[in-house]
Amino acid sequence: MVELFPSKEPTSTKQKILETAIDLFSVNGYSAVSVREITKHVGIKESAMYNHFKTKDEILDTIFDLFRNIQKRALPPIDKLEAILAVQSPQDFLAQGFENFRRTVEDPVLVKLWRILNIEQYRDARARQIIRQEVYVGTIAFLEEAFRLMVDKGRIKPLEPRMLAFEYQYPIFSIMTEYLLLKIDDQDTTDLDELVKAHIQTFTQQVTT
Amino acid sequence: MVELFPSKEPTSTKQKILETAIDLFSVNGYSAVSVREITKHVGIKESAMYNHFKTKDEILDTIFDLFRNIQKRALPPIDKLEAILAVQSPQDFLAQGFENFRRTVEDPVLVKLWRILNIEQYRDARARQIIRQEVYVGTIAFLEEAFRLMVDKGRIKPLEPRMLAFEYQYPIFSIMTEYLLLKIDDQDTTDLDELVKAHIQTFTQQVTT
DNA sequence: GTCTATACGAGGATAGAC
DNA sequence: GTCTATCCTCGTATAGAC
Repeated sequence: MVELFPSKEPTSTKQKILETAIDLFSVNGYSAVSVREITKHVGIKESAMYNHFKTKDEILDTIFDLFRNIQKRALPPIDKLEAILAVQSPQDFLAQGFENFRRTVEDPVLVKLWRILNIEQYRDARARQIIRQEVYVGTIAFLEEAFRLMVDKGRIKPLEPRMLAFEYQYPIFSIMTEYLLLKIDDQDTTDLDELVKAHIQTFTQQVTT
Repeated sequence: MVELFPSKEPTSTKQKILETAIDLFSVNGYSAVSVREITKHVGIKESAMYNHFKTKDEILDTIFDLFRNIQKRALPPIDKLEAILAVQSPQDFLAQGFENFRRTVEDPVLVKLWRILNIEQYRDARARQIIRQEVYVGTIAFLEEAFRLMVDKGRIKPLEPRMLAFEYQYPIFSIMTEYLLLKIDDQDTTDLDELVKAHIQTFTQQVTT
């Protein structure tokens, strides 16, 4: 679970503002949510908000920072990969993709953060940069190196590491988006869980046999 | 190319409003664009806009209709599949995914419509419904039936049609999103073209050999 | 169809008292 | 830190003249 302000005062006004903003931005988007609306939910006047954040945009900026920091820790550093793969079979390594997926979608705050980033990425260059670097580029670089190592040690079929990374990860990105949408209307998402599982199984079989 | 009002008066004010709205919504999102801003670009007063659309929301609604109609024609009807596959090899059929992708991203209006739908889908139930039905459900149903037919006739390996549809299409959805993002900053997208091509090639090889 | 004029609530943000 | 009061701009929308 994501702690917004780990080990600080538990429910400061600043945190309440941030939590409320996350709630509202993740449903209506930054532009359609007003400072009035946020502070009304928190139970303070608009002016009081400006003691905690200089502008409305600074709230969004804080949210982006939060997501960036979480995302940075989502995967182990690339230089630890060799050690990880020394004690983990390719099957187990690949199966972790499902755990990562579950860990994200099970965390309500993280789901909201993902939604905000997805909504704002078209309008906001910061969001776009985070999505591109921390998500797309970061994940593919990590996986590419993992597959390269596995191929080099002859633990999987000798296919192109970059293509393997893509074929493994990109379907999961799409499912993630679908998940974020379904959850808005409180629709059932067990099919998506199964889909991720089946995809990883299919993929694992293709590269190991 | 998408014609907004096929064979009507070529550049009516209504069309100019619609085109401008598409331009602006696709960059800043519906909520962050004002009627003032739209009409300023068109060269009329705010009040004049209301002779063409009852409300600002009606502009968005028109945009959704437009996208829905385009999307409906993006794929042949499912009951034509048998005839199509009778004259087309699995290889050629699958290669069409690349043509479809190219046709979409080459059309500037279509790219903007996609962006608008992607931005608004979280906030707007209509957008969400279109994305789910016309895009996700529609495409997968089409492909699933195609693969079912190909499997039944022994033209590809006997794998699960639904999984094949997913493994074929979902990576392309992700690339599409990435494309929409890259193009905002006018970045190069030839890598993505190659990625789609390579994916379809990889996939085709897996199911036919 | 477009314009001017106008309504009027909502928008972000600040000053200054407590 | 929070409040009241206030600023001024922007937001959608309408009425009525041309």
